Amino acid sequence: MLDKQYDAKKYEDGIYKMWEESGAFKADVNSEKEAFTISMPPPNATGTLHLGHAVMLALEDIMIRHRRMKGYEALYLPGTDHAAIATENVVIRKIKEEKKIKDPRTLGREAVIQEIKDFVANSQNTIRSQVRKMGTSCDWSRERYTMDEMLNRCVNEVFVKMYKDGLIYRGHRIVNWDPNLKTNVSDDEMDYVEKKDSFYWFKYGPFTIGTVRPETKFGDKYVVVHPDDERYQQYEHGETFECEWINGPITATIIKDKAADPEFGTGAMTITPWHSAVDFEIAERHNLDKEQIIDLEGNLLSVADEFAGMPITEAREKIVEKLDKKGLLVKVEENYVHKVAINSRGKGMIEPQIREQWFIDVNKKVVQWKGVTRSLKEVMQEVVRSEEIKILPERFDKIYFNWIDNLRDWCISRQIWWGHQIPVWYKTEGDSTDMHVGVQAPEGEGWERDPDTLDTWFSSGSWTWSTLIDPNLADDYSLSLEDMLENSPDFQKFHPTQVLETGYDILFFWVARMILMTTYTVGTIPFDTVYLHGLIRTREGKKMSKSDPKTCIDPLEVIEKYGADALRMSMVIGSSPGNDSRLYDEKIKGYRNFTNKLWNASRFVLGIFEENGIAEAPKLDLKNLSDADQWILDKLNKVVVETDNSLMEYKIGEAGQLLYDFVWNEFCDWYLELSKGEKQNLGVLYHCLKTILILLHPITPFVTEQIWSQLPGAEGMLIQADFPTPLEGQFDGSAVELTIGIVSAIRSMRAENQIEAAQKIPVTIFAYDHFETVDRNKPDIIRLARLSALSLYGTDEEKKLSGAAADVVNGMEIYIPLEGLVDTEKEKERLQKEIANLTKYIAGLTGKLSNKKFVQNAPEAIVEAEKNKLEEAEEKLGKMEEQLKNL
RNA sequence: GGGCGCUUAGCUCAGUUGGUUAGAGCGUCUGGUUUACACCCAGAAGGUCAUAGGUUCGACUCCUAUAGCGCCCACCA
Repeated sequence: MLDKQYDAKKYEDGIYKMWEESGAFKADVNSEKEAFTISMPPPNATGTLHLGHAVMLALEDIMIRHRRMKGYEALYLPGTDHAAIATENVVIRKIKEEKKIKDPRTLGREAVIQEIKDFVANSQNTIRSQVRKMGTSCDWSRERYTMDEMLNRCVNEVFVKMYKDGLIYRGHRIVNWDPNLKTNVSDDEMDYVEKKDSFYWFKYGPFTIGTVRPETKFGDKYVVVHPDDERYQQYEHGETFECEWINGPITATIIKDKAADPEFGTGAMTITPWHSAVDFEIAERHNLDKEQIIDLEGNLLSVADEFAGMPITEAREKIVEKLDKKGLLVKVEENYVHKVAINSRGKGMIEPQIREQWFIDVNKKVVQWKGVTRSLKEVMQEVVRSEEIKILPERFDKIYFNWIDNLRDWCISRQIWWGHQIPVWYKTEGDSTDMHVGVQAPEGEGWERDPDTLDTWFSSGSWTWSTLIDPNLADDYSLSLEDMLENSPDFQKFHPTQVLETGYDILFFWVARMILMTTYTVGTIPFDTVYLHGLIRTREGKKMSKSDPKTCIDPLEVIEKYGADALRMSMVIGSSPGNDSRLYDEKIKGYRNFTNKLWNASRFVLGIFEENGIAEAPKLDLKNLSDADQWILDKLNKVVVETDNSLMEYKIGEAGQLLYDFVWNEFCDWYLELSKGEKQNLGVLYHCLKTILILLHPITPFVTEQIWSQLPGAEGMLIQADFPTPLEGQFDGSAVELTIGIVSAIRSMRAENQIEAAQKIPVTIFAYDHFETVDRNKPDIIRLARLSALSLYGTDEEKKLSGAAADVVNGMEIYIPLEGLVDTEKEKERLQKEIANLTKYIAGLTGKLSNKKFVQNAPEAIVEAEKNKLEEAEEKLGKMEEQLKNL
């Protein structure tokens, strides 16, 4: 027999093992069934599972299990990401700490990469076991890693293809350089933090210019003003003047450009094109010189003369001091608040630098899409605009388009070691340098590979399809990319994928890049639907940060305490796509209570089967059904349909809520209670429990599977059961609706009246003795159930027997006081309110029916139904007015 | 500066073609050891659906404005 309380810990690991070993997660590429594929967004192979992963895994697993049970060939492909900068950063820091090596890069590329590989292998194992803990039913036999040989091959193939199409180019551009990590980062990887600094005003010839960064000003020889700025009307564009500057006299040139903001300070500024993106653009526009002031380590170069070699942080004060001595310092504003750019990985300050980098041209029109030659940007827009790809929630369409509109060329090279090395080789002989761009290294001596690696999103952008190519083809270079796709059954069967489920925070990083890479390379969309989940926040609505264990909930601890099912439910119910949700202990506990409720209801039902010696599934006889049976089957049919619809539309939370309510408030609270003391219909009980287990299985896979294993006659594992369809036939639940109405009414009566009242009602009421203990201060009216139920229920004699309640008329909801049990004044008040409401309702209905648009457009049956409703309501109103008079 | 949201019970949140009396969980209060479950059962209180206009027979829902909160992007010499 089952324990009195469900102890998730006791069962979950064993169940997972059983599923995995049975092969239930494995998708069959030769299956005739329609494919349904989800590529798991690969967690970074750097650490441990956090709540973001947990919500992702819960949602995806629900979708997959549902489709698998519905008879799709469901593939849920797991994997991990090498997370270039993030991982290298972590390992470099680790080496520093553990081996006390100041600059681990002195160990050399090979050694550092080996360290990273070891670290990654270790993290991957952690991640794998944690993904299992969530109950994730992914196909481990197809697990991939962004650094797999095949994925590396794909990366190279895409790079070469793009290069040949002229989409990849190399150029000198200003990049976001991180002197700490010694790499550049993409625009999207930057964060801005507020900082207080001093703001200095210096004399610059006849101008006064402001800056927070005097240390960059050595090479400034252009002063920019707005062309319409009246203060500087007397100067011509291109005019030069001599002036004294940090290290002596210079010749400065006046530039008129709209980039200068006349509202800001004096309206005049000097520019440092090498170290500022805006200044760089101004310089490009006017063909100005660009000079490097700061090296890649963050130290001043020889242009700084006496300050050369000094770290910028140190130099600032000394430069100001010098300028002050020269009488060029006008004033200093303390505590000037501005924002500075930092690298979101590693939090190092960003120092813009001009560097030679590889870029993807997003505007060049060379991509064939639907018979039109378009740019990458245009294809990205087109697939979403045409709804080939649907984004949930829809409003993210706008955000997506807005981002694309502002998209600039994508800088894909990174100066780090960990990642896919750029497939470009150089050979220098004398003055000339040969360049080879290819999937493989060129033949011959003297070639050196580009040391840079690719942005991590370049490889994960190909995730949906590169993971489906047969890995055995990786070193067969006689095959082109097209050949490989064609010769990979998995790709043929499972691509495009159906859903890409991920957090909205990586819509641009990743989702957009996948669309770009896949449409370009494969010629299809990567997925039909993008489901974006929100952030999980604390109870107070704050972001959970890893560094603060007080605010941060660890999914593994939750699983340990309440079970994976409870965690899954708590992350899915009460949240909708795109919206952040809050998670806290009581919430999870509430859903743990639900798993226990289900457990105990099952225990009760299984106990009944045991008493009746049931070893096989009892037959469901739809001919002899009690009122309660009819009612629950009617409800169950509706729940089956609605759950399925909600899940098909990816309204996961809605499905969860529906099932929660049905199981607890209908199946347990009414059906099981009513069945006590009655002769139970074993067939119906069995059918209900079985259906409930199947319906709930996608959401709470463990507890349902465990109960399933105890269900007599249940074949195989629940994970492989068929999703239910509604039973044929109509079930009339009105009798129980009435019962519920009456019971509720009686329950809310004064205790001493309850038994008397109950006895007057000819309905099966399950336990009279409950009524003795109800609160004594309750309103003393009997609220009878809906008339629609009454009219259908019971014999005439029974209706008569209901004594004071006999005033029940067809088709109306009615409230009747039981003689002597009721407070006349209160009843009057209530009736008046009812009449007011009803009047309003009638007005509404009348309006609706007089609305031409409604009458013309709505299906006839609905219009007819509305007319009937109106008639009923008018009749009822009459009765109530009559009743009020009689009081 | 450009864009996107949110505001519903004490708290956390659901709520789509506009339609009867706006729902749930938690919390609070009342009563209950009822053999499936105290991780439970029965009940109660609690709402001008942010505010003001508009459209409509009818608005939580559609439109406009305002306020507060938040997010994304750009910029900050």
